[in-house]
Amino acid sequence: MAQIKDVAKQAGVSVASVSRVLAGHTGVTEATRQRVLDAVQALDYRPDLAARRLRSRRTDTIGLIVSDIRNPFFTEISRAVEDMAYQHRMRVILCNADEDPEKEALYLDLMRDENVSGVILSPSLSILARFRTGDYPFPIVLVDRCDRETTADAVVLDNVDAAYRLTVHLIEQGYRRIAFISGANSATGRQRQEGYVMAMATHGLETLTKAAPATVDAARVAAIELVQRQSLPDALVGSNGLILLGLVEALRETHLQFPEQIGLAGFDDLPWTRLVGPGITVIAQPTYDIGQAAIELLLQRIAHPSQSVRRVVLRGELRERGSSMKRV
Amino acid sequence: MAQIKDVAKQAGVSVASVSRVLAGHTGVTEATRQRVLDAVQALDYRPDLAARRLRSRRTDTIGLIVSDIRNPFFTEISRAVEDMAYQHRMRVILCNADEDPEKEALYLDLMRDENVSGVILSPSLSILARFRTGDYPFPIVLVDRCDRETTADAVVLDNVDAAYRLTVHLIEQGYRRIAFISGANSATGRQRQEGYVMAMATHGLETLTKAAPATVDAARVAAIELVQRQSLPDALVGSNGLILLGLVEALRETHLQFPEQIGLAGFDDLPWTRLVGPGITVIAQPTYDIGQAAIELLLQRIAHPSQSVRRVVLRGELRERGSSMKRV
DNA sequence: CTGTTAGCGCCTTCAC
DNA sequence: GTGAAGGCGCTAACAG
Repeated sequence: MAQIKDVAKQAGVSVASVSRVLAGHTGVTEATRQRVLDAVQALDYRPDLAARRLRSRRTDTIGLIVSDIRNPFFTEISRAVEDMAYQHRMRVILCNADEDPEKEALYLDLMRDENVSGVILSPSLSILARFRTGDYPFPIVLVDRCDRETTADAVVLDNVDAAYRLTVHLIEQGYRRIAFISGANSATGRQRQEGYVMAMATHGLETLTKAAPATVDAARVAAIELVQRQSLPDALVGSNGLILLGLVEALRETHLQFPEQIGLAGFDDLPWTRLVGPGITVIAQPTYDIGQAAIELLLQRIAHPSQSVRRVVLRGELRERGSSMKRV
Repeated sequence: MAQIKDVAKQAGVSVASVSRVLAGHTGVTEATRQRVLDAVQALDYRPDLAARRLRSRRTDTIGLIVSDIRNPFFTEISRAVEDMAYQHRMRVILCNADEDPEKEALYLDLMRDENVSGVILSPSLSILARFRTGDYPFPIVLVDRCDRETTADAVVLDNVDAAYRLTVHLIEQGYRRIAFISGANSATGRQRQEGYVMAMATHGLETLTKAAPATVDAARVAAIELVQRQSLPDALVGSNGLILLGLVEALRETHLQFPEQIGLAGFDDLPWTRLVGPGITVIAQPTYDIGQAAIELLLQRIAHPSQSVRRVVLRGELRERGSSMKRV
């Protein structure tokens, strides 16, 4: 493997000149510049990143800590982040917290060891509760999950509003006993529940909420319990795509048809929501945009560490389908 | 930030001893060991990874280059790899080739710059065609996609066999004009098509194949074209989860009921395949196991660079559902 | 068993 | 505009 001094020798200049040329510094004769470039080409020289990082004290690496990589929402975020990061000559270290706050904390610690340039994080409730930007030696941008009080760069959906609109839609379709199943341990689930409660209250309806771990299975179990109650809800709402999937499984298992016997709606416009039964009404999130906004925010923050905190709030889009058809 | 010499001073030993203790080397008095550990704790010392990597010439980093992170198959692989990697104190750099051979080549180049310990790769056809293990300065384990002739560590499904069994199942159910839609540009798609052709030939049936880019949309378009032919096929088979999704969309769009008007089957047991219509018959792949096997193979290869090439071939499992119900 | 010391490959001041 | 030289923080070879 050629090193910088090989290049210098080949070009007949000093290592300093080679370094200058490669760093794009001005104040180098066009002649030397060309000779260096030729030598680099001839030797197929690649700067050693470990050495460069040690010397420069920066890694140009971004840590991406997602709550659950299996959740297509986060998959799409990852895709956007990866995409943009490499366009900006940055690496992405992938961390999947798997909805485990301990793992999440571990990864945050690891990011410190890695001396990453910045981190994109979807925090669990416990981390978020005591989150202070200054506690970390690197900039952080939160995605998907963030409290109103949290002072940090963040990209989130207007969850309360979206859930409110979704619930109002169901009410307008004639549903009354609407149950809301949300992911425990996430600020997002909590906020969406808030929007639901608000809509129900506005219309003088009683609320029926249930929190479950944000997994398909837990949601399925929770839903089965709900629909086997004395007074069957007339609609079910899931606070994210995984939970919605659990609800569908539960309805299938209990042989309840939607929308005939029970209404259904949820979050995340996953491809299959259009294909199951008469289609499922959902709030669509601009997932790729969320990821893109997150990394752009992060890159800006890295460039300007002391600029004021920014929050990007995006709006969800209601997609009405058969599962919330008018109740007669 | 404390450095190793601070720890040495605090513990009253030399930096060498600190290094030795931290590296877990034997031949250190329990007393010194304890003093070093105490000092590390007291100063909250974290070794500088950049320096360590420069000096030791190893990064303990794995590059994961997947064809398409949105494909749940690869998402699950990523999850397994990430999981196991961190258990072995290794980092994972995520690269999404997005089914673009150029991007894939770029990433392979980048992995060289990063001096990664190893790479897990699902190669495109073009990379695979001229793939030689020795061309890369790091060990590589192939996942999902691999030719019979390729000499490289690999973890793959027995694609020919799985497609054969799936096709035979359809034939036994009474289907005759079975069409196979496969992902172009992937060895896996090609092999699965091979298994299909074999099954059809064995039963004296004519084949009907179509290759499309491995995206939902391309598959949808291809399928629509197929079902609008003079002689409508009586069953459709998709060579992976994304393509299968495209087929379902096509059938919905053209108002064809399955299995009443047309049979349907495919690969990848994604959650929604049980929920659409009467359920879709699929070959289930042990995705997490594939990822796990890949990284285990890689770690072994890193530990023993000259051990003989290994290939892990896993078997797909046929899950019969309503979409391939007996034709009357 | 422990300490001293020479680099790992690069960037960057500082002289010229 | 260019070169010489020191040092980023750590590991490992060598000497004791």
